[in-house]
Amino acid sequence: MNPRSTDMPHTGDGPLTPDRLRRLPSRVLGIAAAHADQLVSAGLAAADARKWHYAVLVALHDLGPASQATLSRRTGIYRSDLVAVINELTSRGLVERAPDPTDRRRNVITMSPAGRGALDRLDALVAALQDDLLAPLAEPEREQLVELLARLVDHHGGRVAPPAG
Amino acid sequence: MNPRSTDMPHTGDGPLTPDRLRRLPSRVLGIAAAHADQLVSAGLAAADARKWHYAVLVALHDLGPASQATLSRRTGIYRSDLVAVINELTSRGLVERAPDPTDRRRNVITMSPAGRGALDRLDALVAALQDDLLAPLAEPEREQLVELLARLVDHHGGRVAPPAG
DNA sequence: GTATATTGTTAGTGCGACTAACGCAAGGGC
DNA sequence: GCCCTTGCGTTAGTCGCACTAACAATATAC
Repeated sequence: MNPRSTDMPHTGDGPLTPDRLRRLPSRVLGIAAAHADQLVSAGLAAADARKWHYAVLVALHDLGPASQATLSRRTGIYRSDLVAVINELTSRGLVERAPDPTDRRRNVITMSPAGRGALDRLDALVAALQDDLLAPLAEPEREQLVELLARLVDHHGGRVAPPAG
Repeated sequence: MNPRSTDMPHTGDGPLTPDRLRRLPSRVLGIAAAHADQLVSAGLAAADARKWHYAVLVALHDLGPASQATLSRRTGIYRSDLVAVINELTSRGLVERAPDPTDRRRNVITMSPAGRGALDRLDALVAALQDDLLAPLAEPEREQLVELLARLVDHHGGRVAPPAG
């Protein structure tokens, strides 16, 4: 217990943070996730995209044309927030929104050819970003990391914030 | 590529989410962190505390009386946000804020006896919460997980969002 | 045919990270 | 002594994201 405030010149809290916090699982997890999020968000922003754009395009690719409610469930994006995301995607010409003739409550969202192109590009980008993120880990370690994390989220299954990037 | 919108009755996106997203490192990381954050935030809230309260108390324990700026650097909490945190801690009687006679720009934050008691209780609580969080992992796996995460954050060193819980 | 549930949408809440700007005080050069 | 720079605490405000509430239109169940 240092009795005096330690004011050394300093940036970056690496060695300053005590182990009690530094190795606290929930904290490391949070910090790592923040780094990851920042990294991919910045990368996607440079391509005029956001993580949900990617998530929705992936969902559309797997599902084919789908209603917003379906996309919401699939991606975890709240249907209220999805409205804006679809707006952004349509304004970029990556997706089309049309009323569903068979159920007039619904909109059918369809990926355009441009959307498919964008998805391919984003796929590559995202892969590259994952690589940046995992740079300090060797291949088997990377696999182990995502496997451990996957077990964590499987265990605490219920509905939570699903960052899409 | 299912051409039709799949509307099965469903809650929880486990099996619905395609592997492309499910095993995307940045995404699993984000989701796991969200779960962790929710878990410890809820746990701490039940004890009338927030994660930063804990972070600040730990810092004060390690450092002894310290200025807000020092605490900010140590915990990663922005000094603008720290104001409110210290307010909350003082209103709970866990901490005292007094002007520093040796440097009249500063406040000296001192942990009260009640604060020490609270820290002890929170230490136990947080440990229990970590245990809940890591429930599905065996001991060596837990260590491996935090080690891998620690290497990630060490590598991407720069200043980022440091969730304290 | 009336109740109930679902869909898309708008608006709004709450919170966490982060910036801008302020008044004040300290320290260094000269 | 006086500038200039730097650090401090504080206030206010921005931005993005998770999440709720309510609504009108429509579909489904009874």
